[in-house]
Order: sequence, then structure tokens, then C-alpha cells
Amino acid sequence: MQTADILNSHCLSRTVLRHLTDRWTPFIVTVLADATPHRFTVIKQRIQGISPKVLTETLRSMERDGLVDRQVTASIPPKVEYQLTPLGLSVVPPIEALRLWAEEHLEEVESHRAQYDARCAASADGAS
Amino acid sequence: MQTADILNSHCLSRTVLRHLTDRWTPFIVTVLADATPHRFTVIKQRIQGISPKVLTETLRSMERDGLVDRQVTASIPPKVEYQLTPLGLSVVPPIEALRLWAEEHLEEVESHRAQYDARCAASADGAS
DNA sequence: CCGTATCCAAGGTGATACTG
DNA sequence: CAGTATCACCTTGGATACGG
Repeated sequence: MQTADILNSHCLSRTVLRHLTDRWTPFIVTVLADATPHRFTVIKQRIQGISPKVLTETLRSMERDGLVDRQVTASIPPKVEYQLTPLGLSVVPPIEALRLWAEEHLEEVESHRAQYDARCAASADGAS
Repeated sequence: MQTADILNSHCLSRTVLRHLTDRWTPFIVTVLADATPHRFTVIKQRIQGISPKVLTETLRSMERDGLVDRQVTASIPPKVEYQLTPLGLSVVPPIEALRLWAEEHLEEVESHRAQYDARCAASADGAS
């Protein structure tokens, strides 16, 4: 096979990265990072602001990519649990690193944003 | 301050992660990962399929967040170079890890997708 | 409880042509 | 060379209500 090169527009690794960076994928990975099964409702409650529709869609996509295993227990009420597969667990470190970076550098980034916006406002003033 | 928690819907670290996972941000980080300045056109050529508009937007966003430094050399023709700031360089390892994961696990993911789709087709057949 | 169905809004993204 | 300007799309994501 040819070595994957994500800079190549035809390389399918782009679709893989795209899924990993879907809006809610990192959140789901974070919740499931401890490798234990989690119920739909629990995941939904932990990830504040996600809608059931999108959670379902994202979980399905992750299941299709082999990142998540879905276990259904036929019972009343129904019980469905999701957990990361070995493949899914292997993506935890990169995702967690990214999440931690976002959390740890939040203030620094906000500071830069404020400075940038202030400079923009100043330029706009000077130009007007 | 309060510790950042990305699972909290009000936590601004979500906006940071959002930018890191913008469609083209990982590509730009990849191209600029060697810490040297790169010209606009070079970046554009390396990232196949990106339009000049979106490249500009993403670079601006990264500049605002303090990840990228933009250096303008007044000359004819104009010369503009972009390079990662120290903050930007600190995000290279997580991003590169994610990119490498996508490239290295491409075949495995594709295999899972094929299996999943085949199962779906089978179920659909059986159900019809 | 675990979703699906439906509709809708938003904005990210793209193609292209043009300018300082 | 390095963008900006426009336009439109169209996928993603959101709100809600309902079904198995």
C-alpha cells in the first residue's frame, strides 16, 4: 500500500481525522476513557448541551469506525451500554492530550484573543 | 480561578478545542510544525484542496488565539510569512499524534466501516 | 430508557473572480 | 504574491416531540 498522507486531498485518512474532530467525538472519548461501559443517558448527562439526536449520530459513527462497542441488554426498561474498543482506547491519549491542552491553555488563549481584538479595534479607530 | 472543565457547557475551553479541531487547523499545524516561517502560497500548495479564503480565515483565527505569528515584509511583490509561536509549537505534539493516528489506523478504520456497512446491508435485506 | 422523526437554523465551506 | 469579495450551498448541529 501507499503510505497515508493527510495533506493529499485524496487520502482517506482525512475522513478518519474528520471523525475524530467531529464536534462531540472528543467529549465522548473523554467520558468513555476509563474503558468501562456507560449508558446512553449517563453519557448524555455528562456531556452538557448535547442533544440525543447528535449523541446517537456520533456514537453510531464511532461504532462504524470501530472505536465504540454497543451492547444491548434486552430488558424492560431497555439497557444499552457503550464502551471503547481496543482501537478506541488507542485514540484516548491523543484526544486527551488535545483536551488537556485546551483546558490548560484556556487563559493564555483568551488573553491573546483579547489583545488581538483590542489591536483590531485600535486599527479600526485609527483608520476611520 | 475555577479549573477548566470541557464537559461543562459554559466552559470556554470548548471554544479553544473547537478551533483546534477546525477543519483545516490540524493541516496548518502540520505544515508549520518545523517551526520555520512559511509563505501563504506554500502553505496553500502543501494543503491540497484548501481555498485561499478558508486558509486566510483559519490563519487569522490561529493568529488571534496566539498560535501563529504573521510577519509582513513590505516589498513588491508582497511577502507574508507565517510561523507557529511558542504557544503554537506546544500544540504540535497533540495534533501530530492525532494526525499520525489517523494515518496509521486508516486501514483498520476502513475495514471496520466495511464490516459495519455490510452488516447494515444484511439487516436491511433480512428486514425487507 | 433509548432512542427516532421531523423540522429548522446556522454557519462552515467551497468556487471563483478580482484587487492592492 | 497575498489575499478579499461574493454567492450559495449544504452539511452539521439544535429543539422538540414522539415511539418501541
